[in-house]
Amino acid sequence: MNEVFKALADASRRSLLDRLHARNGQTLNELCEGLEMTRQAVTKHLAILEAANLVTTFRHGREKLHYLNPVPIHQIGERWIRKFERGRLAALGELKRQLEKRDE
Amino acid sequence: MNEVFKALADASRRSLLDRLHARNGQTLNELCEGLEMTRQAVTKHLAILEAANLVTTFRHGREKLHYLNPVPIHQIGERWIRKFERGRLAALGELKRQLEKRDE
DNA sequence: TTGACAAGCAACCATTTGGTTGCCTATTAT
DNA sequence: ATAATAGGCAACCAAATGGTTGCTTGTCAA
Repeated sequence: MNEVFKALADASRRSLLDRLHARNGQTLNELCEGLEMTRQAVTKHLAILEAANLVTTFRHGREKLHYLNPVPIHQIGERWIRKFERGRLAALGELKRQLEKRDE
Repeated sequence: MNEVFKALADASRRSLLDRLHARNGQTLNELCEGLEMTRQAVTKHLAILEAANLVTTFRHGREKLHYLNPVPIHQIGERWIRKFERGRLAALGELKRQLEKRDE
């Protein structure tokens, strides 16, 4: 779980996930297109995404195809975000109450 | 949004959010209890959480009370995770298909 | 078969990050 | 008044991060 959070912390990596979400199964060079970064930098980001299991790759000849794995993102939603949804309104209420107390 | 992701990337910070979720409105020293970290380290983490708007503080005399702000976490769920939920089953299907193709 | 293309490896670099220590300020309680 | 308590500030440090350049390997097409 920590690896996933760490992987998602970088905007370049999130945009790579966006690209795969828009079109799945891209090669490294395709994913590099239009980015202000060397291919090697992208390789490193993809390696981090792969280590976090957010991306899975398959070799096809000399090409490497990258596929989005939606499971970890889904888990963050289910296991982590949901927890904070419980008690969300209560927390908002406390916040509001404190703000009003301050302004008296 | 980027600040929020960055803030959530660290396990210590996530555990501080957990603590506030368990009991809202704690002081700095209360939040330090039981942690293997100096008070100053915790201060820095809380500053990052506050900058990301995940925590809001109120001074009460010489104490500083920390309150969870559930809004940014909720937004991550709504704006970011939900996007990947759309097309999630399709992505899982493609992944499975590729895995099977490989094993032929 | 040989050149072009896709990707990998490794060393290096600057900056950011997560932490420390030491000292200072502000508020409260005795 | 003064000691104790809650927190703030700043300098410093090692390690991690995000990026680069240069070179190598593997695969396909002419």
